[in-house]
Amino acid sequence: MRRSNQERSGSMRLALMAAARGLFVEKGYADTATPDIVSAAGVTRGALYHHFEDKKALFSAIVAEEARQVSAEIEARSAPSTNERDAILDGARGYFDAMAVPGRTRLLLLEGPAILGLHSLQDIDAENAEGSLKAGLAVLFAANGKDAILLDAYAQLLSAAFDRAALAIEAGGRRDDYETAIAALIDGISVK
Amino acid sequence: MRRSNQERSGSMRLALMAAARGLFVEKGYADTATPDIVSAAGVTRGALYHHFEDKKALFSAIVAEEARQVSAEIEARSAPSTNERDAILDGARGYFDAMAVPGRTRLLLLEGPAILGLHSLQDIDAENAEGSLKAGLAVLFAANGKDAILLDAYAQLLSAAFDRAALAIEAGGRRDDYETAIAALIDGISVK
DNA sequence: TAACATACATACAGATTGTATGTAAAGGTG
DNA sequence: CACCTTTACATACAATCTGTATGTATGTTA
Repeated sequence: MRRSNQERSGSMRLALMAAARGLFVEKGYADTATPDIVSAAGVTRGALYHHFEDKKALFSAIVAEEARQVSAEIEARSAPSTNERDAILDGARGYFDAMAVPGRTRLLLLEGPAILGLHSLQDIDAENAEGSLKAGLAVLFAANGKDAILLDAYAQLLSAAFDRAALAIEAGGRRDDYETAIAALIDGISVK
Repeated sequence: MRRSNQERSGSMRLALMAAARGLFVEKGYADTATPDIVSAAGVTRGALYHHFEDKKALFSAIVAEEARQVSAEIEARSAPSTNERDAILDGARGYFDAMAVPGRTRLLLLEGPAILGLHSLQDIDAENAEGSLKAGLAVLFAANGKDAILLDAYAQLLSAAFDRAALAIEAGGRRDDYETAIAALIDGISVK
């Protein structure tokens, strides 16, 4: 069977990322050895180091892809809403759905920041959840006549609350409770 | 010079923890090798593995000590306040002061959760910042006639906001802005 | 002071990472 | 299509690093 290089590279990258993702999620980044990864993918370490600069670059690629999917989910959810408050809350629900995919909290909220650094992580994830939230808040504040001086701070703090909620939900917390609490936080700061 | 074993062990533990803390903060846990740690402390790896089960246990001890100091700072700050709202906000200021000690955000907010696990971290840090906050919120809610059904959720989400604020302040954000935003979040959910 | 325990140093085995080198397949050019 | 170059991988290697096993000196106890 004759396959183009582009085709080969593409599927190999995917295969390596899929195999690595499973192991990273199951055992963590540090406890996952590159021989295990390539073995799970049915290839050798040569393939890994041909397609990725090092183990960290492979991890980074996986995290970036997860972040992309989360961002897409939020965007899809918050777009069709009627008013801005519901748009934000729908986005939040989209975020919780997206973060419910097994392994995502570990990759995006625990190991990602520690291994790649908070700064790099935000760069990787250009159009991130916090960005969507900030945009939504801006409109909401404007509609309510609230000044936007602290907009950045609010977006960051609420984004952190979303993250913690996703973690808590995964740990067995009632999702409804966290959605309600998030809504209360947003409503509480929306007034002038 | 004749020193008791207790004395020797105590100072050796401290020396190892101090040396390791500096390197963990500077280069991160993964990029800090045990030979570097013991070299910085002027001893050999034998001492390290005599006093700590493994590298992770050393890290854990350091994180626990940092958490202890942060908790103490919060407690000292929030105690003498007159009303409960100010107690919480004073506690927040204490938290920010404590987290401004170089390396603390990295140890407690980035690498700690990733390396030790969120769960273990909370166990290590029995009387943690979130606990103080929850206690304060409980009194505040009671005073305002607000039901405490979502008390746990609020405490968790606000605690996450505190953490993110500490990170943002360290990254160069204006501390006043985050204190104001935090206060607004708390005031927003305090009403019935 | 004899016997034991503790505190540390040294030596070793296994595993892991990144690189260097080798080989086969794909892609371009006359 | 022959030839050469580049890309995609496999194999081999060197340098670390971790945890353990063992050895030795110092403190502790009877």
